[in-house]
Amino acid sequence: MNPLNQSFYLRDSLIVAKELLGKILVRQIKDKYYRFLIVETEAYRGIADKAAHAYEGKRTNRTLPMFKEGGITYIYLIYGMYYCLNIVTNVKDTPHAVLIRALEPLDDEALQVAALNRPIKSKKIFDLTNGPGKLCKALEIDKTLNESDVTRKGPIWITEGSHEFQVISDKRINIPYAMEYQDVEWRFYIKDNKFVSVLKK
DNA sequence: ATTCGGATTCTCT
DNA sequence: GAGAATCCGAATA
Repeated sequence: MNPLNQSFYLRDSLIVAKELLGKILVRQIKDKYYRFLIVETEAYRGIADKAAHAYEGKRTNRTLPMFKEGGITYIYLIYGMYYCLNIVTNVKDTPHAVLIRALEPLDDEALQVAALNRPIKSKKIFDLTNGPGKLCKALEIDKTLNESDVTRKGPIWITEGSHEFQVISDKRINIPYAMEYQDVEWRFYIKDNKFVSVLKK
């Protein structure tokens, strides 16, 4: 399967966040490919979005990738312990990004790496990748993969997937400081999917 | 089922 | 020096 091309990413993160659901994220580790379904995303919309790192156009070493053209990764460390994977969208100097919040392993191989990288007690396999910090651990994603091109075959890329599902919109998670942006429904997930991190109340 | 605190270090002021 | 787009285990109920 070929990567989605860059035009897919050169749009508002709200659109891309919705359309990334059901797409397949491919992670290459040492000549092996692991496939995961994207089941939960959040849109962060740059300048106007108080929850976004790039709010008011804040340009620092950390946020720099978001100011580039869509189609690359933006990876940051949170709470000193966990990485979060984002896909940069929209055109240059419009710092939009989509946070990948949950993935579903699509085959046994994918399940095996996830379990290996993230040993857990419970037998519930959805605990492996049902959260942004968890999935980075499970897929060996850290800052060395920051600014990876997802429109070409490399460590991470994204291909076409399924369209057989319903989309649920909900509030984004854990952004208490975002004021009036706290309650906008810019989180999207696949209805009835076991790997979604937080369900709508 | 739900709440709580601790972990741990990068990033920016 | 404060605070962070989180996770886990323990405790309560």
